[in-house]
Amino acid sequence: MEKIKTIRGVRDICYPRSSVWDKIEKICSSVLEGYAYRRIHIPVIEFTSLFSRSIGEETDIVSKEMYAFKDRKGRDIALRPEGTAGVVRAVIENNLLQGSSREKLYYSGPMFRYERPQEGRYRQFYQIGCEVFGSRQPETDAETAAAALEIARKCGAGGLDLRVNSVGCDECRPPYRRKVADFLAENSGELCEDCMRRKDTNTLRVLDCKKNKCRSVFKNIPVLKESLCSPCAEYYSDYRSLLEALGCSFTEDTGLVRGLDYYTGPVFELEADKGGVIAAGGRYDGLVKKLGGPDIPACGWAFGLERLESASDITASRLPAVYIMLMPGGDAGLCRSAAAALRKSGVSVEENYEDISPGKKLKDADRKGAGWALFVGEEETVKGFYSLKNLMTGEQRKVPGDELEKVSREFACE
RNA sequence: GUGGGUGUAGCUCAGGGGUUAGAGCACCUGGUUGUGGCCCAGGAGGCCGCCGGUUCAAAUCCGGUCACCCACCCCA
Repeated sequence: MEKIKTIRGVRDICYPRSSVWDKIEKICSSVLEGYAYRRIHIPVIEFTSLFSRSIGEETDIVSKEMYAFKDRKGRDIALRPEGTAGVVRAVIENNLLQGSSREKLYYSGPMFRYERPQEGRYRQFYQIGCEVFGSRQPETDAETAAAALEIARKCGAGGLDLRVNSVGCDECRPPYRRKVADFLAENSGELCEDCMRRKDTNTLRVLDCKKNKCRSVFKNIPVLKESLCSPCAEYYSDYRSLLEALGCSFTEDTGLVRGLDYYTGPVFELEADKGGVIAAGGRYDGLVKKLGGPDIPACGWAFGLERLESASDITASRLPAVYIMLMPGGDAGLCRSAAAALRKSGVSVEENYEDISPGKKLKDADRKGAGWALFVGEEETVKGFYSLKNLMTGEQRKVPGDELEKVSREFACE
């Protein structure tokens, strides 16, 4: 029979990676719950229109990267390409903003984009994100960025670079976009191929071009920061001061433009020395209203789990930490009670009652990376002790049955 | 969507028209049925990614296709 394989750009997450992911997710939720974000679980499938309306019809994500299809009744359905749209929909649909002026939510799970896979990029990928609704204060923007930074640090990410910018609001961005378009039209002869295309499809993206040729042309391009309306400029300036006050060092990047249409005001990208851009987000004040809700401001961000993993230095848990093996003439009941006692102390335990040689069991323990082996054979059963062997050093000692829980803290289980 | 690279054992890779396709590591068995790693002896494991073409003969040459990797585009 022919083997069935995974489809392109998706993969199984097996141990030890699965264990690392669990730890990262735990770090994320504990940091976010420290900021009083509450978890929300939203569907993986939604009406396609949710995404086209929020992310933008003309964006790459919607126009060519969505897994979109018709269901059995002919409705247009899509696998979510990102999390924010669904959370906003859920907030509106569940009236989460009634009575309370603010709501802080976080989510995690798989997202889907039909892209060509490469390093740190998959067709099914995982994001962990958060959203704050009902606050239009720079403190909130700064706080969310600070939380992202805290998560990255707690995951051991190195070489962090928080880059910030403001993309302006509906008042100041359209005029600015026209200024840039005019500038590009005047200098079109000197642009690279990509920028020629971008100037029509995604005008502000040209600011992000890395080619030297374009960079030198862009030395005189209008800068968004100088075109911001005064409320936006003031907001952005407060935001930066607050980041400083929170001890978040950052760099300003006037070329930083998000690819999703809904952003307004401050945006950021968090880059690490490994994993590239591991998180990004910003303010999106018009989106709730645009999706049929009240006119409520909001901001948020998302981490790419695969990228956060690359940046992190987290290692997998030892599973098992202790490997209990029944030996000839031993009492299985003693194995079971030892296992129960250790598990009660939070230790990961595997028991092996197979009728095979101790050497094989030990080899299995070794291969699984267990830190300790615990033997129960005839002598242990008769005299009432456990033989405990440190598999890293090879040392072995006798532990009285009632002292097992006492030594359990030695079994590093993290 | 564009460009480049690579597909041979579980893994990393050699071989480049001509008999039974190799190595290292990993795996299995035994030496050692109360002790893993080291050592020794033996063993198993491949339609040489897939389809087609050229040829007396293809893992090897040609075409196509699929997959993976890298970069671009774009994005987390």
